Amino acid sequence: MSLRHAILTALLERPSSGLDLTRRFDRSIGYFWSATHQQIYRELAKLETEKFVVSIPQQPSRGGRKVFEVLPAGRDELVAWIARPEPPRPERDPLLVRLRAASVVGLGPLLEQLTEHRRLHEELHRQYIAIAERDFAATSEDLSRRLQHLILRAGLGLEEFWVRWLDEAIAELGSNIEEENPHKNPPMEE
Amino acid sequence: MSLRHAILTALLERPSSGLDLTRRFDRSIGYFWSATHQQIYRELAKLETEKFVVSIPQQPSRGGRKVFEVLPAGRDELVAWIARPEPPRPERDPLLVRLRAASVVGLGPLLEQLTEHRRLHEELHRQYIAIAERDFAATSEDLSRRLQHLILRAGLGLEEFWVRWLDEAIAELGSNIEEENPHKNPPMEE
DNA sequence: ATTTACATGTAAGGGGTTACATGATTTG
DNA sequence: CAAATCATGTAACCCCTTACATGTAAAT
Repeated sequence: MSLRHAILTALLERPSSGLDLTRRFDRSIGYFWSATHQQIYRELAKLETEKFVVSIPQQPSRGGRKVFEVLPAGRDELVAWIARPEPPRPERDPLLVRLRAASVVGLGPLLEQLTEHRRLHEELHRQYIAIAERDFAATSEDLSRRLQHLILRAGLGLEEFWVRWLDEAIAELGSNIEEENPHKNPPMEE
Repeated sequence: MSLRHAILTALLERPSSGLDLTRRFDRSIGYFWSATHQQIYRELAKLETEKFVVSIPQQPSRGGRKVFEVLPAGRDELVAWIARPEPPRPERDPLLVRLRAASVVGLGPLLEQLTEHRRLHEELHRQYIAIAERDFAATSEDLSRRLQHLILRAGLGLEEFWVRWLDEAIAELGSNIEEENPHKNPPMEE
């Protein structure tokens, strides 16, 4: 149930239309909770019927735009959700599944995929660095800004980790592309 | 579609019943692709109708056990899937959503949750270290074992990252528990 | 014989993904 | 007015989660 709370958070900061939210998710909240426009429209409709948000009337004939704002009940819901503990999500990484499968049936063309992933993670890393330098160069007393900086550092650190780990993986596997020889020894697992 | 391929991988290593797989997922593959027994039974049934696996007959009256093994078509499917590139999954972390929401409506009791997450991540980290020391103490020439070691190091590094980041977060937020004062300055986002 | 553990399964609901549909505004 | 873009929405499908149901084997 995180999507609705991400939406409520975004709407509290600034009343927005569905497409506004989609764009804001693409660059900000989406860095740790992505969503497509279909998800957002569906959730907005639900939030409206549940009286957590309302669409506020627009100047006539401004496209089909529907701008939503959060009602007090929506804010209460968000506060209550924050307080509700939730254990960390277990990892779910298809690339690691592929590597695990490769340990049984051989690497195949996996090395190229590792290189591509490295490239993408490095790109994200660069973006985060740019945001950090532009928006968080100075330390702040403001709790809100410090929280946002902390979140950015989480994303930054994660991307940094993946780049380093992928470098390690590529270095280790690059040497024996040719010795495609799965199942010489049965893998162990416990 | 990673679950079925994780299952095919596990079954290639050792033919298993649904419950066997559930247990193996709990401690091995589940570290990077978790699954409940219901998911596994459902996917096994599908894999069977699609002729990727078969249940092999058991000695009579050994419980309701149905042991599956992978057919050649199943192995082919796995090899083909490995070769299919897939971009990294975007992050999706409810804890970061909570922190982002906290930057708008205040921290609430979030600090305790950070502490609890830190504890859980540290516990996982310890488990991974133990596995590394027991199963991967010596370096190996075997590609299969090196891949599995690499995967373990990914999990280990991730948990280490989270512990460190949570320490940072707790240190930074621990000081101003009392100054619950959201919205002094409106947060910025672009 | 009853309880406990093992083993497989059904049902309902939530959420995410992809493809497609529809109408309004702006631009050439 | 035609095309491109903006903006909202529908539909279908798949996967995951949770709770519950059913039957068998082993233990006391």
